[in-house]
Amino acid sequence: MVTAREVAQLCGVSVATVSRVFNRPATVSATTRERVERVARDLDFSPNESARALSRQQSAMVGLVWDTDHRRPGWRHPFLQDLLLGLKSALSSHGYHLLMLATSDDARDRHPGVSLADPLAYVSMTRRHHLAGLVLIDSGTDAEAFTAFAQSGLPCVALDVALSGPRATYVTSDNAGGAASAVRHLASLGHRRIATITGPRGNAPATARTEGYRRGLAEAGLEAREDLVITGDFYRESGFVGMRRLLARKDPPTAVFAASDEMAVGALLAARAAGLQVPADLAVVGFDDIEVASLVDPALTTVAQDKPGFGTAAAGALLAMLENADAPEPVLLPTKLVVRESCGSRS
Amino acid sequence: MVTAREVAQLCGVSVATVSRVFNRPATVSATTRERVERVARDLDFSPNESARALSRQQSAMVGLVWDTDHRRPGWRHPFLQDLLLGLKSALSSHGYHLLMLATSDDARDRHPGVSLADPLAYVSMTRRHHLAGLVLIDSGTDAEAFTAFAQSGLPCVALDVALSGPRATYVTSDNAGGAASAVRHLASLGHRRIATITGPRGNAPATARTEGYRRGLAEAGLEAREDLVITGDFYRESGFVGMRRLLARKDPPTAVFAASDEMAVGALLAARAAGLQVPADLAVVGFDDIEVASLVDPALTTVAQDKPGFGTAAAGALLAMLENADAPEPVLLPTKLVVRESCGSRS
DNA sequence: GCTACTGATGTAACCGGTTACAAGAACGGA
DNA sequence: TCCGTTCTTGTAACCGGTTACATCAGTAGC
Repeated sequence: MVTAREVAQLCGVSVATVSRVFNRPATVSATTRERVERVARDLDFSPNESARALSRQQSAMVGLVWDTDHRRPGWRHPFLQDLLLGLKSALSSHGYHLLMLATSDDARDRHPGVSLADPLAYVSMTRRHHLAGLVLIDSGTDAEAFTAFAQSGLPCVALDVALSGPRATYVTSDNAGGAASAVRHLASLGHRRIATITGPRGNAPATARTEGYRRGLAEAGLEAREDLVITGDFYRESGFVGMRRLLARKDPPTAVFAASDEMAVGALLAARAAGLQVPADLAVVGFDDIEVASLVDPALTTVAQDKPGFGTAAAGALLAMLENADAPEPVLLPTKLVVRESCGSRS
Repeated sequence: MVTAREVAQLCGVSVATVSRVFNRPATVSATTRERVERVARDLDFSPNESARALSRQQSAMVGLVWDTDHRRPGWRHPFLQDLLLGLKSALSSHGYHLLMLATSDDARDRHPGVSLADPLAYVSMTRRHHLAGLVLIDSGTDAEAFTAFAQSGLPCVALDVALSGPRATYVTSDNAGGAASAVRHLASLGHRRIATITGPRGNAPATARTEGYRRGLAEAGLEAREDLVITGDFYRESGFVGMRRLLARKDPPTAVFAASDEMAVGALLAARAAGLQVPADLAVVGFDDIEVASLVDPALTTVAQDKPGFGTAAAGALLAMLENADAPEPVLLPTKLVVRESCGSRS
C-alpha cells in the first residue's frame, strides 16, 4: 500500500503538496502537479479512504436504509435491481459509494411492532461512519420512522415516501397521474362502473393512486362510488379476494383498476375463477409494469414506472444536496400507460 | 459526536482504557469496565469507524462486487433481494456492513469487451477502503475476472462461480443434481426423448445444469443425444427460438428441460405458437423457481434454488475466513424439484 | 523483608491523510 | 530600491481511535 508520504518523498515535495494535487489542483504549480501526478500513477497510489474520512469528517459513502418490514413478509420491491444499479452508477461517477446499513436485529425482536430495526441505531450508524448522505427505501407502511433521519440534518432522499426537511427530499412516481390516466383509458373504452383495489392504508403511493383513481373518474365525468373502492395490500391474494367481493355484488363493475400488478393478477385469477372472460366481461388495469405483467394471459395493461429513473433521480437529488446544501424540490417521475390485452382496447 | 476522550475524562481514566473496554474487555478490571460502559451508554458514545479502520488497518465493511454485464443487457438476477437481505442480516450480526462497490464507468467505455468495469480498479478500491472481505456476484459469462480478486489475498466469496484460492471460496446451487432430478422426473413419467435448452457457454451454472441433464438421462437408462441439446442464453427469447427448432425436427422431443425459468416460459410460448398443448403434447421443466413460474399457464414445474440460503451461506463462509484465515470448502446448496402443471405428472 | 511475578492502567507513538498558518519566492508598481 | 501582492510550498497540528511499552501496585514465594 503506497502512501502519500512515499509519493512526496519520491517527488521531493511535502505530503501537503501531494494532498493538494488531489484535492485542490489549482493551488499547485503546473510543473509540480504533473510530476506528482506521474509518480502517483507510476506507484499506483490511491489515498486511504479511512484516513481521508477521518480528517475530513466526511466519508465518500452514502448510506442505504432498507429493511424488510416484518409486518409485510414476502414483500418484494418491484424493481430493486434497476434502482440499485441506477443509484450506484450515478453516485460512482461523483466518487461516492453505497453502504448498505444494517443494524443487529435485536431491536426488532424487542419491539415487534416496529418494522425498521431501531431507527436510532441507524442514525448512530450514520454518525459513526460519517456518511455523506442517506437514501431511504420505503419498505412498507410505516415510513414515519424516516422523519427521524430527516431531522438528523444529514442529506436524505426518500423513495416513495414524502419526506421534507432542510436537507431532505424525495422521489416518487406520478402515482396519481398514472392512476388517473388508467381510469380515463377505461372510461374512454366505454366503462361506467370502474372499481379500484387499493394498496394498504397509510402507504403514500397507495393513497396517491386512489386519489388519481377519483380524479380520473371525475375527469371522465363519472361519479365516484365508495362501494367500488376496495382496500387491498398490494399482494396478489388481496387482489383475488377484493375482486371476488366486487363480483359478488348485484351490479358488479365492468372494469377494475388495481393499484399494483400483483393485485391485478389476483383480480385476473378471481375473474377466471368466476367464469368471466378478461377483457370481454371485465377489463383489468394494474400498476408498476413488473415482469409478470407481460406474461400473464391476457397480458396486463398497466401503468409503468420509470424504474431506472428512480435510481438516477435519487442520486441526482442527493448529489445536489451534497454540493449546494439546500434541498431540491421533490421529484415526480412520469408514468406511462402500457396498453396490452387485459383492458380490451384492442378487441 | 462524543469521542472516547470525553468518555475517558468523565470516568477519570485514559482513552486507552476506554478503548480496551470495547476491544478487549477481559484486560480491564470489572469495576472500571462497568463504570466506562455506563458512561459510554449515557453519553451515547459509539466509536468513529473511520478512526478505528485507520488504526486497525481493517474496516468493518465487506465489499459487494456486482456489475451489470453490458454484453447481457436486461439480465436480472433471479433473486437479488433475498440474496442481499440474507447477506446483510448475517453480516450485521457480526458487526459488518456491505459496501456496494462501484468504479467509474470509464473502463467499460474504453474496453467495450470487458463486462466488469476494470477489475483492477475494484482491487484498488478494496485496498483504499481496507475492506475486510469481498462478495462477488456473477453478472454474466466472464467470471474469469474474479480470479484477480482471489489473488489479491482478500477473503472472497463468489456466488455461482467456482473460485479458489487460499482465502477464496464460493457458494452455488447443486445445479447438476437439480437438473438430474428434473430429468429423472421426466423420465419417470415415461418420456424417452428429453431435450434441453442450456444457458450460455462458459457460464458455470449453465455448464453444471447441462452436465446434470446428461447424468439424469444416464441414471434413467436413456441415451444422450447431442442433437437434443440446444444452446440458449438464459433469456426467454432463446427458449422460444430453441423450442421452435426442436419442434421443427421430424421426431420432436416429448419433454424439455430448460436451464432457466425464463427460457422455460419461452418454450411454453413456442409450444403454444406451434399449436401444442402443454403438458399433454410436451412436458416442460425449468430452473430457478422465479416468481413468474407459478403464474404462467400451465404453472411451471421447476427446480427451486434456496434463495435466502445463498445470502446466509455466503456470509457464513466469509465470516469463517475473517476469523480463521483459511478458506472453507465450497458450499453446494441443495435444490428442490417443485412439481406444478407443466410436466404433466398430475394429469 | 526482599524479589519476582501478575494484573491494571497510563503514556505516547502510531494509522494516513487534510488544512490553517507561516514562510519564502517572484513580481509589479511607485 | 523598496514595499505590498500574489503564488507556491513547507511545517505541524489536527481527525479519533488502537496498541506496544512502561509504570506501578499488589501479592506470592523464599
